[in-house]
Amino acid sequence: MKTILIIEDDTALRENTAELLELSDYKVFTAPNGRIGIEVAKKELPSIIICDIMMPEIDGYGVLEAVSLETTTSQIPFIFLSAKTEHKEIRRGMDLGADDYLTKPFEEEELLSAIESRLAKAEILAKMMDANSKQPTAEGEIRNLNELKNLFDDTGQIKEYKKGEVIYREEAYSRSIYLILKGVVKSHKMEGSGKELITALHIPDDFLGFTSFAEDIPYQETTTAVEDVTLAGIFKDDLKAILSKNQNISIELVNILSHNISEIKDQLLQMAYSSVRKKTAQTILQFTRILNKKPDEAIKISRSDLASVAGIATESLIRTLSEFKKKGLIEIEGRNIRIIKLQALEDVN
Amino acid sequence: MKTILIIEDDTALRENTAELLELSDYKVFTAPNGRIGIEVAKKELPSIIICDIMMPEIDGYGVLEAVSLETTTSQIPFIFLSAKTEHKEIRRGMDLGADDYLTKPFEEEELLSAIESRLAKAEILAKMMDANSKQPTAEGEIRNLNELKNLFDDTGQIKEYKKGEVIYREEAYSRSIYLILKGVVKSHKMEGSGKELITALHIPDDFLGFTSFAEDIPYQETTTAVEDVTLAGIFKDDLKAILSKNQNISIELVNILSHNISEIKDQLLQMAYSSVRKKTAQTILQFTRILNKKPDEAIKISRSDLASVAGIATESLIRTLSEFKKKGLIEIEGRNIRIIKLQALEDVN
DNA sequence: AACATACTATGACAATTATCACATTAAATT
DNA sequence: AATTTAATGTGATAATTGTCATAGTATGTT
Repeated sequence: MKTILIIEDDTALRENTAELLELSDYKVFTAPNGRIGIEVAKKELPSIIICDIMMPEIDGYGVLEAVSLETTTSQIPFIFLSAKTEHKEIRRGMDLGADDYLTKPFEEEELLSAIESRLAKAEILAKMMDANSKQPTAEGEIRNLNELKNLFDDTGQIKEYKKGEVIYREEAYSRSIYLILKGVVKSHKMEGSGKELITALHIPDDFLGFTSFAEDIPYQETTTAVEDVTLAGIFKDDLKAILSKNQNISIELVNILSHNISEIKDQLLQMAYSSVRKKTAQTILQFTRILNKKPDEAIKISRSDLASVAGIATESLIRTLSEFKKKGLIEIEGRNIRIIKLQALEDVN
Repeated sequence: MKTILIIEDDTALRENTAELLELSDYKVFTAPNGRIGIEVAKKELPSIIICDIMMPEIDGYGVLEAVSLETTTSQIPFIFLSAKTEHKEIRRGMDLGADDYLTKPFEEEELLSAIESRLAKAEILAKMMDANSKQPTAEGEIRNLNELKNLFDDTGQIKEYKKGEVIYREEAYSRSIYLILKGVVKSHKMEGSGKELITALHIPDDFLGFTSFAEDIPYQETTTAVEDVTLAGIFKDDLKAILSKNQNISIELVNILSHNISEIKDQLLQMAYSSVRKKTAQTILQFTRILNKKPDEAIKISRSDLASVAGIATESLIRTLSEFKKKGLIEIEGRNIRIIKLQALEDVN
């Protein structure tokens, strides 16, 4: 039987979670603080550890570090629990070797699926004896994308934009690359007749401005804050200097960019031959995927922005939304849209 | 007065070109072979050198090298003349420091515009005293994209595909990155109802397969030979090893990819809100730009491929072509299309 | 050279979608 | 809370574009 260790100082949350997991046929150990947690981990060698970050004495990071240093416990999957949604915190945890991250409050399903997927992965890993992934990071060097992002956080110039403000404009000379710390941003292009097409949506932890990474080339599109936004900006030249010192990041960047390309191509394909109904359905799904963690959360975005991603007239979009609502595929609450029948929406043709 | 040195072993071509340039008010020196060419260059210090590659005794590369080594002549713009269209040859010349490349037979206009643009550039360069650009390349190391491409040529696995053959298919596991040596290739995606959209056209000297550079990710689109094609393939892992040894290439790759992204986004914008007439016009122009060196050459591509780039029905495209033909914007010769009124085509709305 | 095959061209029609105009509702501002 | 402002929703209509059918034309193959 799989065993789980929960380290959490909030007694109610700890007991509730334990009970929940026992009902799912796991054997559960609990610990009210980091020190005890480390002891239990070493003694019981659980299949997985779930650990709060904010705790007195030894915090979650401390626990993870302690556990990672012991060869007996270093291979145990580690899931962080935190009230914070700050990406920097998440990245720090990931860098230390955490395998997943749950934000409080979490759903039962979320927790279970996180546990299952981590256990499955751990089994594969155990077979492959891949031991070199949990080493703590050396100082002063940038080894991976997470560290690059932290560099943006630490040394980048912080800029704030109000909802609706333009971050950069097409044709403007581009000097910086940004990392989004907070808020959602849209990249859009204007057509001759004044119609706008949204070519990309960016969320926290995304980079911004790579579409004109080459020197001396102006931005190819306008970027606007969809909600209040905080960015960290780094000059291109500085970034290039960093890239030339570390090849791994370059390769990861190439990956990000090539991934972007295939996403845009998907949008292209859809735009070419789909009906308004399909475009509408796909766009709702796309927004849900990008903007929300959970598919049953409501999307908060204007109809005209939606239409502008789908590449159709706003009225056509609204009409189709009404139709979907009548058929029970979606629910409209004020200006927000909530998906009811996910599968049906995916099947719209 | 600007002086020009022509080094060419074909007497007729040499005399004709000399006459032509004299009529354009240049003072012209000629040399029938490389050895004499080098002598004249050192003695007369022409404003620009035009030099054939294939010559007895000392060939064009030898002349370029000799001229580059002398400080007095190293700053003179150098244009290669060659019957070959082989990209590898062109890259070799460029690497040695040639400034331009003309393929025989060339048009008067081509020659003159090449000379003018190089002279203009040389003047700017002279002012900036940028002297470190013509150094010959060290052995064994890959310094730039051209050298990377040569590596594909030299060590890559050569593959040949007949017109219409599929090079790789969507969903297929991707192991290689290709460089196109010969022929034209289209990348396309299939929609549910069987309609295809061409998302990219690739010509010789383009890379292929970067859309799935990340490991373990299958190709996101199908790629087919539009005409008979020769490719050089390198395994991704090998390429990664190369990249990790040389950062400059990675940065250049990032540039290529980010450039691709903005091109695709342009296509996206056009697809979203343009009329069939505008899509048709823009697609013809796009094909001309990509496939032809000269804008007045005829495009040789099927109507259905054209329609598939524009994202419209083949019949709609054909109808619009007929309309353009009636208005005298284009000419249709058999299955080929030739642009007559470039500006008018660009202005179609 | 004859034939088959695939591509191109055009007509008639149906379906889809944008546009304009205006009513309604929600959000923002005073 | 009242008022302004902006966004959403709906109807009527016209324009655009895709589909199907069919004839004509080029290309390659035997």
